[in-house]
Amino acid sequence: MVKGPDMLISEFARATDLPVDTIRFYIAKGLLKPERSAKGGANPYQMFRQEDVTAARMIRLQQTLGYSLGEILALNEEYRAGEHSPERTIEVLQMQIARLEERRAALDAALSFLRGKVEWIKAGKPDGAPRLEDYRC
Amino acid sequence: MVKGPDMLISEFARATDLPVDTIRFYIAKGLLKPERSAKGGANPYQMFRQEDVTAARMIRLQQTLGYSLGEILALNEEYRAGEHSPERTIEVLQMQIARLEERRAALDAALSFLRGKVEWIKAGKPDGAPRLEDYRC
DNA sequence: CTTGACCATGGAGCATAGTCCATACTTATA
DNA sequence: TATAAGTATGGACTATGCTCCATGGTCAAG
Repeated sequence: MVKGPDMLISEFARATDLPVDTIRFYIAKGLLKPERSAKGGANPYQMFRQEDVTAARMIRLQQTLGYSLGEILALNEEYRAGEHSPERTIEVLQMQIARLEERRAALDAALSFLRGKVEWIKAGKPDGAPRLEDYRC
Repeated sequence: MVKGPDMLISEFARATDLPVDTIRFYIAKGLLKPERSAKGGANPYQMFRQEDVTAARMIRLQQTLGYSLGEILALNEEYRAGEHSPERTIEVLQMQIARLEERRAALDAALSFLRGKVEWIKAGKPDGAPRLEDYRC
């Protein structure tokens, strides 16, 4: 494990393209756990590593996929809990994969519906418009 | 256009599997525009048609795909505005399709990443763990 | 004509996900 | 050593998307 140079919160904000306030919000929620630097006196500065950047990217990704921060936190903690058991890790990953596949199926259905509608209009709106009910999503 | 029998809000709630309060909230937002029945006196009852059921399903679908109610409203109004211009209608549909395809690409990237990680673990975690940064999402 | 189920309206309250201060301390630079 | 820039903390505030409730009117059955 190569340790990249730690960074302060403003640099981390640039690295992740997230507002500082949002980062602090995620820390308060337990989604990010930066180390504390020796600097900063009574309120030590938080130091972020490269893996925190990855974690932040993962959070944003999971968010776009419809997970709430609470769910993301739960998933991440479950992941950490079984970090030293490959079987458990794979199990958690498989669950996430299954959920994403469901979402993908719904998305595909929606795309089929919209494409069907475009075709139907291009065909001059013949009888039998594509019906959303016919697409499993 | 076959007109199905209209229904009152509680029946509409059953048909869409949405709480009555949520339906009223959507109406207040302008996402649903039921007709008014002759019944109800000073506060006439709202009558829902089959197309409202479809609209409600569409709203929920768009929501799972990451649209806010405001965006959904804008899209729907744009759609209605160009309802009598097939070209405009197709344009709006293509925009929605493009956006969904982007989302699909991100989802696929995430799936690849997770699958790659499972494989990597099954292979006994050799050097070079899959890195999220390598997946464009 | 009463009673229970249903409807409308308006407003309060809540969870999520931030966003924005005010205050105060620390550090680097001049 | 003054000063600007960066940091921490706590709390207020906002937007979105509901959810709940009080009040009061309406309707259909008995």
